[in-house]
Amino acid sequence: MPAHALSRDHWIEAATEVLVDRGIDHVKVDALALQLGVTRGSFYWHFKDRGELLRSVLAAWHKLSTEQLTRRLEGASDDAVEQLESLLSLPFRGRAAVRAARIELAIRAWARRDDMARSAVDQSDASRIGYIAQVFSALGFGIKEARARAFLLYAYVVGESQMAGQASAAQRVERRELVQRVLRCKLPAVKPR
Amino acid sequence: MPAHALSRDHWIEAATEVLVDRGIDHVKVDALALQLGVTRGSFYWHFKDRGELLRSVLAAWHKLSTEQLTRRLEGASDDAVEQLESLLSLPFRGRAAVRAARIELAIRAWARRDDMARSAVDQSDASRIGYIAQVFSALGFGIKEARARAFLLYAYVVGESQMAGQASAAQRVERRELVQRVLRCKLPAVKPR
DNA sequence: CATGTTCCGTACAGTTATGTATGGCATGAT
DNA sequence: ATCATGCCATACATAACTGTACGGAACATG
Repeated sequence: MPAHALSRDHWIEAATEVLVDRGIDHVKVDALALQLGVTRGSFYWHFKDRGELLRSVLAAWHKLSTEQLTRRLEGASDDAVEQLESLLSLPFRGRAAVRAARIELAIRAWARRDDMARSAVDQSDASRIGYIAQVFSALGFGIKEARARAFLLYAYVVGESQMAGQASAAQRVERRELVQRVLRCKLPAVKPR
Repeated sequence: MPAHALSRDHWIEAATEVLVDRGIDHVKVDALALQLGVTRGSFYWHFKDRGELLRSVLAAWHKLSTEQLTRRLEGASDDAVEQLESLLSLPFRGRAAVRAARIELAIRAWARRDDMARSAVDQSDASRIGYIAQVFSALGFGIKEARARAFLLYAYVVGESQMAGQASAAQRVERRELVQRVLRCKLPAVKPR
């Protein structure tokens, strides 16, 4: 066993990198081997073919994604308001979160044409929206309204990372404050007729 | 001039089709020619190279996109509430709107790695959010709050087309109703301390 | 030290894409 | 009629990428 042997994970990591920067169609065995300083011979020892690599990339992300949600569920504060604040500040946290968001956008783009990626993203979306809906429930909203508000919040968070070009950092902070207040705002009773 | 001559627009349209279904990297001269029933000889008469086709695709979308906004501005109702309803029902209107949304998502995915596409999308986003903000202004919100609510609404609309897998048609209608009420809901005054 | 296993390099074959050069067939102008 | 031009086909040349076959160095184990 050579000391500096490459593992499957090295390939998966490099593939994810390229996926983020240039899209799934640019994840090519050739270029990855060059980048990793080996030849394609290594690749075809670790993987059956290119498809297996792509599946592995997806599986790795999906695993990470669900793990993060699990940690959030376990480490959640008792205060629903705090949970909400934590959710909203998600696109503003450090480098790791930004990177995670970039990976996610890349996979979301991939999901437009790959059924495997599609179902993985759908599942993640559903799980997260479900969790967010629980938070709104804890804030006193009915189940349907909680789910609608959860979707709205989730769309906001995704949009914030997708439309990074819109508004400056300061404006985005301001925006977050207002969004938070809007999302928590109780609706007036439906006017009778 | 042969009667059934192909125009540039035929190529652009076909390219857009492939862009939507399979992503920009699958827009290839080869396949388009096959689909159009001609050979690549035709293509290289109409276009300098593949890059020119891609630029044309983007230009065509950008033109259409700004035209649509212009028409919306001109044909806008006097009633801001109606304008809001019209905006929110955007992802629910007929086939044409759905197709437009699909094109937009494809270009948005493309924009992640192409600066030209990126700036086109950014510009469209900014224009639309600006318009939506005006509507919220007309509803009595301050400028900053109007812009934040506009972003939220826009993110919702984009999210609704991006996460089509979430919820059924009926649930989505219900969701829209609630989102509309939430977005119109006036905030309580900030509590003093 | 002999042997098997792990991991990777090299060489080959096949596919798919781009771009260019060039020729040909209609159609419209004169 | 002929002649130019618009539009397209055909035929290269080249590059990038995939997958396979096979060979070999490094290391562990007996």
